[in-house]
Amino acid sequence: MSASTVILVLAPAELTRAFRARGLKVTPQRQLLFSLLHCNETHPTAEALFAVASKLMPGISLRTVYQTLNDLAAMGELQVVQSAGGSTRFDPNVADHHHAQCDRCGELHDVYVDDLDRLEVSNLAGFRTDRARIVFGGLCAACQSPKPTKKTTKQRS
Amino acid sequence: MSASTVILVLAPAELTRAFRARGLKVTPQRQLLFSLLHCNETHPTAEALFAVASKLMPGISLRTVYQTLNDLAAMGELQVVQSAGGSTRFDPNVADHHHAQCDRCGELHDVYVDDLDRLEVSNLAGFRTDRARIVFGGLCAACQSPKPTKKTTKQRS
DNA sequence: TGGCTAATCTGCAACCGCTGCAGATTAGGA
DNA sequence: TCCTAATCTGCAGCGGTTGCAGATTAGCCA
Ligand SMILES: [Mn+2]
Ligand SMILES: [Mn+2]
Ligand SMILES: [Zn+2]
Ligand SMILES: [Zn+2]
Repeated sequence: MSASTVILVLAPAELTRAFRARGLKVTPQRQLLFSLLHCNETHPTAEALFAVASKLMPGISLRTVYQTLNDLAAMGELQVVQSAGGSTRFDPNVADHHHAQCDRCGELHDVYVDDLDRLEVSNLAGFRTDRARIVFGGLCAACQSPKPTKKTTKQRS
Repeated sequence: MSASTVILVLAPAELTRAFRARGLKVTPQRQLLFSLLHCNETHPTAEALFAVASKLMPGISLRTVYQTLNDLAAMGELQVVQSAGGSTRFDPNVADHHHAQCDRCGELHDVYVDDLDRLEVSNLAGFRTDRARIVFGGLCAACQSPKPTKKTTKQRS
């Protein structure tokens, strides 16, 4: 894969900067992944990103996708979300937010909760919490209609 | 393993009933697992249960442990909890509750939240939620002291 | 109280998501 | 342009979990 393969891709500046700041190199593979993650709200798995990346850059390795995702997560530029029963999902939205997962299609939607600290939590007995993650379950808008039109991800249960 | 191996074990009546009600058999292996799960608040993994079960009933198979746990989960007598980065954990507490996971020792603690429905959630746009699961992160009471005395489970990160 | 048979158990191989490794390649500073 | 540490790829390996098949058995029935 020559560099010319990806000259059309704009590597989001922030991730590029973050890598360079740590002495990490910015390769065409990484630039491609940066661009695929930019504004990506699908909470993709490594495999899903690999599938898209492979079309744009044939020969890119799944190993490299995992490597880059792990690097990004380690430097806090990516959130890691374990979805029930499936593989790890990656979330370029690093804002403090939560998720709603559809029981039928499995998709994750971003959800924002303001008053988390007002929750009345009991039985914490000495446990000191510094954060919380909520996953709501239910049906997404699309899957509430009797004939769902698309199943973009694996359904649960 | 003869039946006499486990005559000392009281199989919790409810699980026994649940199995029989569905035409499933109640074997010594299952009775042992029922008893190991009874009042068990450790959120054990299948391997952990297998380790204990093996001491009491040498020869019991890990496959059988998984089978029984999956059966119990399918009939709603067991909750399945994915803990970050590790193996699935099983929770005989089927009440509506949440968890706090220690960053250091990885232990899961039961937590109860009363006013979940008072949460102000935004961006749900058509998503119909019918439940929520919260995982709090932080340090358990034991791990807040400088020299933690025990590490019962794998620590995170 | 046997006998029957579907359900179960065990052991093993396979599978899945992910990571370690090593040799070939390359980004990026001098 | 050169050099070298960082990276990439391909593959083997690993931990957790499940599929499979032959041996075993719980529980129903005569
Ligand atoms: Mn998100
Ligand atoms: Mn619990
Ligand atoms: Zn849906
Ligand atoms: Zn702890």
